Amino acid sequence: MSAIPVLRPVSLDRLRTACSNCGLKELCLPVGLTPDEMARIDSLIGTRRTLKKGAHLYRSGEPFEALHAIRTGFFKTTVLLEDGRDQVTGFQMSGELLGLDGIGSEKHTCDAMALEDSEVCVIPYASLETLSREVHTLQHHFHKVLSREIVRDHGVMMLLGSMRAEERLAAFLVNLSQRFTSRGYSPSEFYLRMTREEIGSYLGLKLETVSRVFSRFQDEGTIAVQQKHIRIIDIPRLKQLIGQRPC
Amino acid sequence: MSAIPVLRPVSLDRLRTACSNCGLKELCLPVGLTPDEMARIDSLIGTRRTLKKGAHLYRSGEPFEALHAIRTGFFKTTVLLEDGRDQVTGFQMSGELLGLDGIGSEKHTCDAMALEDSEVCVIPYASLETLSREVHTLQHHFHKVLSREIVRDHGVMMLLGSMRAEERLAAFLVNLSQRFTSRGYSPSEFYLRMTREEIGSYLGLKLETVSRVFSRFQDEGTIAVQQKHIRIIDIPRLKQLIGQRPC
DNA sequence: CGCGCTGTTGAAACTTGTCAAAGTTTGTGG
DNA sequence: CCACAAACTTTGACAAGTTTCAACAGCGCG
Repeated sequence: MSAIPVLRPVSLDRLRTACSNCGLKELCLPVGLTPDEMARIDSLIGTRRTLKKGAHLYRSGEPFEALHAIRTGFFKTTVLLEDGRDQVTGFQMSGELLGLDGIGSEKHTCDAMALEDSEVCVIPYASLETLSREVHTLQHHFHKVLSREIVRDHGVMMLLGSMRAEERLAAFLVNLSQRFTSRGYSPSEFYLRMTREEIGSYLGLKLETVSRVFSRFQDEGTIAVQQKHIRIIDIPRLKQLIGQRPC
Repeated sequence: MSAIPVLRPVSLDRLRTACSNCGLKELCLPVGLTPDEMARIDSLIGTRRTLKKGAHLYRSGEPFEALHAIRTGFFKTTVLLEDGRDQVTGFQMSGELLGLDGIGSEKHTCDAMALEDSEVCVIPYASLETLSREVHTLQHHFHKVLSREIVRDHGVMMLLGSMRAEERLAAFLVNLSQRFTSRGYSPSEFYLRMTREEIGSYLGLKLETVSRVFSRFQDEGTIAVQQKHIRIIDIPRLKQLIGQRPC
């Protein structure tokens, strides 16, 4: 027997991958798991995948086999209409789950593209169903994630259906701010990973309109924009614009 | 012992309620269940509830305890913004499930109102989670229902974000037509249960615009409208408008 | 049987889109 | 490391689509 401990690549990889070690687990998993349950969830993660900026995680029509939890990076999802028009349906960041739309038809129904170099955990869907029959809190949590995605989409429908351009942009910025905040970043200063065109596509606006509204916000002193760098100067003002109490 | 069989109201009720007897089971439940599984699913349905036209099934903010499967009737769901604006997020008909949005927060996040006299099956959510751990096909089916709701919402986002008024109305009519068809009704002739204002709210348009587009479709000979009675004369034309092959 | 809700239609106003041009940043290959 | 091309952004002028406001018609419920 060798006296030198052998660090096998596999176990090292396993260690780094483990959910139990992951800084995102509060975002991604149910809280209050027993160590045993945690260990079983660790075993869920098949592999990790890294993607370069601009690479597709999956494309519409591909067979759906796994969900993807974002470890680091930033994604957009887009749906494509038959006539060539497409639309961004969401921007996803660390701790969020990609691919929920594929469960229903067992095919992906949208494209997911990395907007910066990213890393995801691959969660084989069959394993998730099996394990969630055994770990009740996982089952419950998974249902909540699905349900919240529906609620999120209703929010976007509200935005697209009844808000004007300024309100849409305000809602967009407030939403980003809150999501960065809950990840420990500044609520008021961040880089947009997406282009004006992608923002517009998500918000049902043309890129020129997005640009103009940003400029108007800047003229009013609500935000400071410099290309993709955004500093929100007056968050209460943005919240007021979308009909929220400005607290 | 009496020689006259006693028909107890409860068992009669049970019989009529049973999923195994329900004409909608192909819409509502997974196919290929064993008789035993079917019996267990029958036991899921707590009660039925009847609602008069205009009555609320639930309202935003109420605690979420059960899903509701529509047996007969027609519903709308609406979300309310803080500033008083509201928007219709969907119209639901027989065989469809109401309340999925409440799972995430354990509160309802929208209002559900009957647009005609209706009847729903109450599915206590806790029981559904329990049973779906045991009946795999139920679990799988439930996940698919959730996922399809997400996909449906993406379709609406697409519609709201990138279609013009005519296209939205065309998509709306084609969608209704398809759903009536799959329930055995005419693909080309039906009564709208909702007002122009509710259609507009759903499609992100004002009621006047809805009315005008209907009139234009009528002038072109694409449909015949008389108040809430719609007859689609040229379905291919509607499909063509929304960029689908007109087959 | 009439009042109110719903639907239709017109004209004007407004918001957003379209087209165009120029400025800026980013990325790549020499 | 620089230069150049490609991609992205900004801004203006004008056009188009939708909303707003208003008036009126029709249907249906009480």
